[in-house]
Amino acid sequence: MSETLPSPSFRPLYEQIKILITQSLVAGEWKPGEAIPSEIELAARFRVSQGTVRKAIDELASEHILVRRQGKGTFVASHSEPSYQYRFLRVMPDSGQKLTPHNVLLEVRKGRASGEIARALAIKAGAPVHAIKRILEFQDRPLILDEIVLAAARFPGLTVPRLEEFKGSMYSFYEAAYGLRMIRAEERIRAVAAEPGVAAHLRVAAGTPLLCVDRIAFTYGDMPVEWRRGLCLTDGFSYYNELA
Amino acid sequence: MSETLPSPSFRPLYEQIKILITQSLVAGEWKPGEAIPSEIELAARFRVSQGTVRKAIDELASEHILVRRQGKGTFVASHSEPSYQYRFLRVMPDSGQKLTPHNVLLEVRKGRASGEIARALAIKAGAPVHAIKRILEFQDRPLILDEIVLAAARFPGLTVPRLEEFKGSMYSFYEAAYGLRMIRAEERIRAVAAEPGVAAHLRVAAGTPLLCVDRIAFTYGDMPVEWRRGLCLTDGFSYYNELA
DNA sequence: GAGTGGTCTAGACCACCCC
DNA sequence: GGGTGGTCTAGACCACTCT
Repeated sequence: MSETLPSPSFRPLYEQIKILITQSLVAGEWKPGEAIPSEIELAARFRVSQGTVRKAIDELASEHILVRRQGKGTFVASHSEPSYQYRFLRVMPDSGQKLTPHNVLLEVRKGRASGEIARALAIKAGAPVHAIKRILEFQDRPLILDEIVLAAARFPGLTVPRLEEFKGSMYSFYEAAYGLRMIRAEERIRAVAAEPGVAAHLRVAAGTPLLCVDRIAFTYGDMPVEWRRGLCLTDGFSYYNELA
Repeated sequence: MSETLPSPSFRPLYEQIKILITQSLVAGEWKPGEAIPSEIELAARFRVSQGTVRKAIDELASEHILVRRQGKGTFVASHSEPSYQYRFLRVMPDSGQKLTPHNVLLEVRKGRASGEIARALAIKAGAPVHAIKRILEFQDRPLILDEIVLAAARFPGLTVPRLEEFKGSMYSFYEAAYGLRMIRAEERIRAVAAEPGVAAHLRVAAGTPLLCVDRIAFTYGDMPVEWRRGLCLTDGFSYYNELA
């Protein structure tokens, strides 16, 4: 009897508006940091009431895709803005004080995607990738050794100098240099013992327990863009998380 | 000139409604799992429009304090409901399959709050506490060794048999036995090496890297209720987190 | 069918920002 | 003062659940 799924077959208007706005974002009609048209303008454009546009924008704002600023307008969220700069960095000092990490680039090399990474990035195994190694320092102390893998097809012409001349977080670099906005990420955390090479970079004894944080970061439409593995010392620092 | 702060001095109606609803929840007017009055009833009671009540409930629902069910009503969220049972447990198999943890109680003993724990629980250092030790097992494998500390004043008459006879998560126990609903929690994660006693409980070699997850869990009004330290094996399991 | 939450509209007015 | 987002209202209609 159930020839078709009991599918929704009903789409609220505001969800359709969300999709239309997202499409304009993907198409680059409004760039990170810029204002989008006012609610009234969008309502006229989409032939709906302001309240419906409002609900669509509300949700996009709660997903950190847009940012509302009363009296000024609604803006495209950007990793270049100070408050969003290290939005995905959950490692922080136990003291609670603010941190300003310092980026030390170790290497950028071309390689081919392993099975695991290909799956994570939704590309073919063996596809060309960029593999980046870097260290994040806090107060001149190395704290995190990161390995970052990107599909070469999405990042043409990525070279050490281009990365090195760039000040700011990786994600503001992706945004500025390739127009790729990271929307959300998934992390899986395990505890591991530092291998000798890693230990040397972090200036600790081999075998020191480290957090191993695997991350996949996504752009619009849940498209994976970046695979990352961070090996992280937790001496005076910890991974902070809010459960709600 | 600025004798007073440029304080808000403006409270949206829906925030005041939120506070009123929360007060009714604290007072126990509606119990976990029960339905609260319909939006129309609440609107009449508070002398506001349904839309205003709606916005208040929307926010409480997004904070997982209430749960809306179309066609049925709005309910007080409860840790006893299956979907909320292990709401705060972020450790899961790498395979992604669902898990049914098994609780093994090791001990419940009376003690006094250390400085750190007193700070976390907002009680006086040296105040009486209950200290619980337990192991969480998955598929007959010990995975997490938990130490849980509760202010004795909030949990009168807590004994091993009472805990042992209870089926379900800790938080559904707090809810059922003491009317304490946990709303949110903060965690700090570090990597540590298993000490011999811990290693024995988890059936691994001493020195094995473990996640050390410190948690403070809060009830209404950001009142801390529980301090917890989990030592967690990450062999085939990991701590999963979504960054948005 | 009656009752609930969910969507959509239209309009009024408020708070905030900038000129 | 004029524009923007933020609040509040009142009412219509839709989708879902239960009886």
